[in-house]
Amino acid sequence: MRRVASDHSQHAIMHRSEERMMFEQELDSASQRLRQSLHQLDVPIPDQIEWMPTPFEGQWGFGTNACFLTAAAEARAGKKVSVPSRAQEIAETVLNDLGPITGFTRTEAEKGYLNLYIEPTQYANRVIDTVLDQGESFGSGDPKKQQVMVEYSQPNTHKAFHVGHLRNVILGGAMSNILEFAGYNTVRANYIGDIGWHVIQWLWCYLKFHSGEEPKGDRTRWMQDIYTEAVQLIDDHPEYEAEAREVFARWENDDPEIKRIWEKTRNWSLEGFNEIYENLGEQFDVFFYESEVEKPGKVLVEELIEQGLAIDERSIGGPVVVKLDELLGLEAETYRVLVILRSDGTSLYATKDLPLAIKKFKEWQIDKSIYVIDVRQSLYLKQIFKFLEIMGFKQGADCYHLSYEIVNLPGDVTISSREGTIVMFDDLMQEAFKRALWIVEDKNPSLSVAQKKNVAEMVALGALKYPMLAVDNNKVATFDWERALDFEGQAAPYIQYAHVRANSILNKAASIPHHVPSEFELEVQEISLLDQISRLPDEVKRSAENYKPLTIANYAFDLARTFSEFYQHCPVLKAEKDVRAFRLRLTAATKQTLANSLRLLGIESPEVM
RNA sequence: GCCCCUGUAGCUCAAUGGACAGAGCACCGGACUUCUAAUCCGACGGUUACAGGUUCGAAUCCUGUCAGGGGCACCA
Repeated sequence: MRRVASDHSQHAIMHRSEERMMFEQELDSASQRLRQSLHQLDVPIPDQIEWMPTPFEGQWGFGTNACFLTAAAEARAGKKVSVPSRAQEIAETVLNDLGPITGFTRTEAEKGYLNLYIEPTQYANRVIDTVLDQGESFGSGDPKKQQVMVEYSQPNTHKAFHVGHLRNVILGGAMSNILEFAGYNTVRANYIGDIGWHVIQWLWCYLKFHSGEEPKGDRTRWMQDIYTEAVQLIDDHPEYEAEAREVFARWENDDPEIKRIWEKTRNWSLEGFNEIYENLGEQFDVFFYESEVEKPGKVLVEELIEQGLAIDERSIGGPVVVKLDELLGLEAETYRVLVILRSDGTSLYATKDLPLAIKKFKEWQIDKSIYVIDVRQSLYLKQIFKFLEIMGFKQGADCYHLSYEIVNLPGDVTISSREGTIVMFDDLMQEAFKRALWIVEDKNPSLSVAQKKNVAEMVALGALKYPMLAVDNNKVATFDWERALDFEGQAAPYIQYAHVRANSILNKAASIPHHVPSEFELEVQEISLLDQISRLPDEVKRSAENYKPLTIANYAFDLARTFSEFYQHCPVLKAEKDVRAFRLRLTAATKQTLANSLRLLGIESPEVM
């Protein structure tokens, strides 16, 4: 899994010159001159010279640690020096030697770092022009000629759609948006669990106790209620399990009655899911179904047995297994054993995941296959990917498990549709909407009813999505009503509010000036804002390379905060003519950058709220 | 027994191996006749679980310990 990630970043480094980083050219030529200067000093030259934004508030610049690397190399070569002071010495010498550097108005040797500062007035217009010219595409990467498939959501029919599922959809959706924006051709895939033991239990219960009934009200909830009932009954009455197993056998034998009811009830779930996706603003390019890969899977299992890769233990009452560690000649337990078919010949996840993985690559010509699946399936996916390779399907190495931790309820209660400890998506959405509507009525009563509802929907949805993206994937999230409905502080509404304020200023101005000579001194808040805006392209790149939407979630909030500070300290409309014009343009650029960032997270940017 | 993840401010969480570890919440004190106060400003708050190691430099990498969570043959 790691290898996939690092291959990916190597690729990106190779094509770095194609990227549209804001100060790429200036930094590249600065690096070259730095190399020459170090060469003249006859000191070791680092392989790579990296530039990072300087950490000082209100100053816009980049620093490099190159002199540390050089001094450390000298020390390793036997020279008796204190590395930090030697680094500072080298930095100072180099600085003298270099003189002025194109594109930077101030250079500095500080604590061993070599810092190059950007004169804000010189580049302010460049940043703003870039944003305003590129508009919605500001921050995007150049096309990579690589096709990536992201499989996410994967709901089970005949079951609930709850907040645990939400984390998956939100994460997968945002990851897809970011990859696409970063320049990859992105295929959004859903994989519906429309068959399996859970479906059979449901069908058994339906046939026995609810025959002929139709869903009432919220379909997904109705489906879940029957599922919970089925599990309960089978747990309490062991004899029912045999009955349900019979239903399974009938399904396996293509019993027309069972198939008919299965199809009908399955569709109820699918319709319910589609409503949810519509609400969430999610769209998929392709739907795979477990039911469609089940038979190919069984055929594949037979082939694997013939090839001697899988061991058929059915004759002694066992399942069909793959002994991965044995196949790989590994002593230590690593991949363990993968069961690919039940002893009664019915299918398992693995039966279906193997053919599906191959189908994805063959039918969609993808280069990477990403699986957004919770962390508990890490070993399982590791097994699948490795076994694909063993089977001779090399692209197993191009599969990547984007794992995330589960969502718990307060008190460490695990969400379980089996046990009915769930918060339904629909309840959550309605509650959030109600709350958002109440607040918008309080804050902005002059809006029309339609506007208020529209705003409330955007705000509620953003508020639900953002917390799922603003924590690291591998941290357990606790779902808490109070926090989910808190629209203040570090939350989507804060970011949306910044967008609204920017919009409000722009609306009050007659127009956005095309170009202004920014030859006055800029405020600290203006410099920070320009700096922040200019970082988006790099953040997008990093987010895509590391498969981390969190990067963008953090960025969006930081940008909003920087803008709020600017808003507070720098009047726009009442400022003197040139300053006013400049700030209007800066505000327009911020609005665009905020909107682009939020869009990547799957969050809408209201014009008013 | 083996493997994976987590441990950072009272709470929830950030932080490309870099400069002084930052936000939000909570608490305390300020700012609305001024571009929307869903905001801003200030104060408070830290032995980054612990012990070693690598490195010029470690919250970050390595080893070990402790604590919590998850996974490991027919669940998904």
